[in-house]
Amino acid sequence: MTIKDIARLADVSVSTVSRVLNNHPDVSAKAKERVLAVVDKYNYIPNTSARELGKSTSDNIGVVVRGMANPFYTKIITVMGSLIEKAGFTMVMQQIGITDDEIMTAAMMEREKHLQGLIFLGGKLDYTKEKMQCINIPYVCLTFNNQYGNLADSDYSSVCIDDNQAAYEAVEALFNHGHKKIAVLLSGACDGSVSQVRFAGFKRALQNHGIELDENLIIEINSYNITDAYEGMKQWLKKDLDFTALFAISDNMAMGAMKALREAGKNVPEDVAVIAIDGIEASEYMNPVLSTFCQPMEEMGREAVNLLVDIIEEGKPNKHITLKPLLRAGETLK
Amino acid sequence: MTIKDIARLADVSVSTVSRVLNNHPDVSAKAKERVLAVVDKYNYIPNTSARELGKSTSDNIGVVVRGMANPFYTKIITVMGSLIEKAGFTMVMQQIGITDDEIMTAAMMEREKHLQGLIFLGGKLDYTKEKMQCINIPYVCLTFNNQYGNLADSDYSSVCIDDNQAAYEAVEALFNHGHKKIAVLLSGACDGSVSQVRFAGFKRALQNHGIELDENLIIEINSYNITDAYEGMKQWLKKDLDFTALFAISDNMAMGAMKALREAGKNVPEDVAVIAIDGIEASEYMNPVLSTFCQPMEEMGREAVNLLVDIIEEGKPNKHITLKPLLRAGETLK
DNA sequence: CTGAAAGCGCTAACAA
DNA sequence: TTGTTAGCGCTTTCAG
Repeated sequence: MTIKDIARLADVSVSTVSRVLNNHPDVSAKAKERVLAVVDKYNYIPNTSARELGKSTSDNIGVVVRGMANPFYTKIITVMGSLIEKAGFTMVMQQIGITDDEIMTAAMMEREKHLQGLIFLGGKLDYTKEKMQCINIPYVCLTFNNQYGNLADSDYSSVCIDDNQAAYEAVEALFNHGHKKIAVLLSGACDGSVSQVRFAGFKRALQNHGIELDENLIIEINSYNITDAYEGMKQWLKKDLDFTALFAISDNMAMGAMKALREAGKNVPEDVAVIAIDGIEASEYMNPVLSTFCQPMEEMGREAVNLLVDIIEEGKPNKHITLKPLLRAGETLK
Repeated sequence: MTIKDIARLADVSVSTVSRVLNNHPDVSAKAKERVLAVVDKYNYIPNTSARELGKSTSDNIGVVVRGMANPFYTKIITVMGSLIEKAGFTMVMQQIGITDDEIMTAAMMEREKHLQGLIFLGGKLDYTKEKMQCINIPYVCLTFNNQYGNLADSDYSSVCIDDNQAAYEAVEALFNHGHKKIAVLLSGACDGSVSQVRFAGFKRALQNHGIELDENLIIEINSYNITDAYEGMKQWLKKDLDFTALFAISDNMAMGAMKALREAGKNVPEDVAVIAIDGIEASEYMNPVLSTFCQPMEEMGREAVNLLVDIIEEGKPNKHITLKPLLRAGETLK
């Protein structure tokens, strides 16, 4: 079943079929009706590849989501979807695995879908001018920025929280509760990811209080996985070091750690206070409820779309928006 | 940048470029090198749409995942990905939202990607012969079957647990611990989804013990969302009815419910025992750890791929595999 | 309002 | 080992 078959069956030309399928105005009611009848009867589904190929332009905005099954992104995507529609564009989303290359994916989408703009949801912090050469449309980095790359501010847009500052404030909160021996649970201390940035904020807070960084209190797991966090924490607890608080760089990791603490007979927050960053839904259902700095998801999605649409439609310059995370009191901070 | 440009720049024909790009053997080393150099230099990325269009066949197996951000699926997908590769096929995955139509998506993929077979991961239980007319390749329903539809067993394959039986056994487990007043937390009692099936298993267990169904102990929330479960449970608890155990049709919902119970001052499992079905990672990090019947994810992914490959390569008939869920003892059953 | 025909970028015979 | 060329299924001028 191709457009030709439909045309033959409906006794019209392929262009008429195409017009009907694309809701073009200049088609007689009769022709439209006949085409639709045939389309319906034969369950005809146009071939998107051919469609995209034939088309020269579109109102598509691409969204590349890195790390599938990240519950954190669900809300952002929903918000963006409706805002993109409202702005008269169509959202084309592609989810990729944590090991995939988002830039390559984006480059392919740009060409195939004739994108007008791109939103990277989650991504690496080290984009380079050279690598981004294959992207020729405006794009905004959402939830991250180019901290470790070499892009000029005018090359791209971004919407994210200040991860360094968020970590700083999280640790400050611990200090405010009298904690001095603070362990940190992170993915990598210098892996070029957000883990490194938040770790930097952690160190800054220590310095601010004149406390020296204790290597023994750094728990590095090389992963963002909850089970890896649990296992890593479990191993580390065997060392039986002295500490009264834990700063986990993500909610997910904090959740894994809390189970390890519980199993080690340490009560949270009486024996060990815990604080993290992210504010995912699941951590609100922990017992005790995790105290954490929440990323303002809806707001982030909204800002990203507005920014991109302004750039596409009004040629506005690139911009960088930093949003404030919100502390969820929770029950693990004491 | 099109294949033509590359051909011109490398001083070869487009077919030579195509051959190089597709790793065809009959290309001289020289030509290959020259083409690759140009491709590299100009950062050329072939247009997938055009590629698919030109191609007449492929070794693609499509995977349509329904309900994004379902942590439950991550493991299954990973397993399937590597098995599909190992079998000499390529996995083409498409994630769609909970409101999208997986059959339409599949139909489009079948045509565009020249799929050899399909795996529906998550989906509705009510496919009809009429709706499935647009699918002309073998497909397997993974984690669900056609309980409420009208497909013949020979029309499709499936791999799933016996949801009715799983629910039955979960409730039996509660009975074995002496519980008689059992509340049930479900999405819909007759929504044609897995919720209905598991509810049926629940009722069967009651009957088996000669206990009449108490409408007051049915908590229906019309959603699978954790927060909705929490809110629903919270409201229901205000009625202050007498019950000693809760059967939640999904881990996620059980997690929401546990928070409501905790806030209502009910201890789990001392005051209220809780059991569920699914076995997602997060529920293992609850406090107390959720007791639940785990779906054997890896095994399910493996069986689905094996089934499909056998059908595609050896023309074997469709088959229906029912796997046994495994009880995770946890700490909420007492 | 409708149709004919020229592509879109690529693959795959077929010839050479 | 290479190049030529005819599509793949659709969109989109351009005439009529």
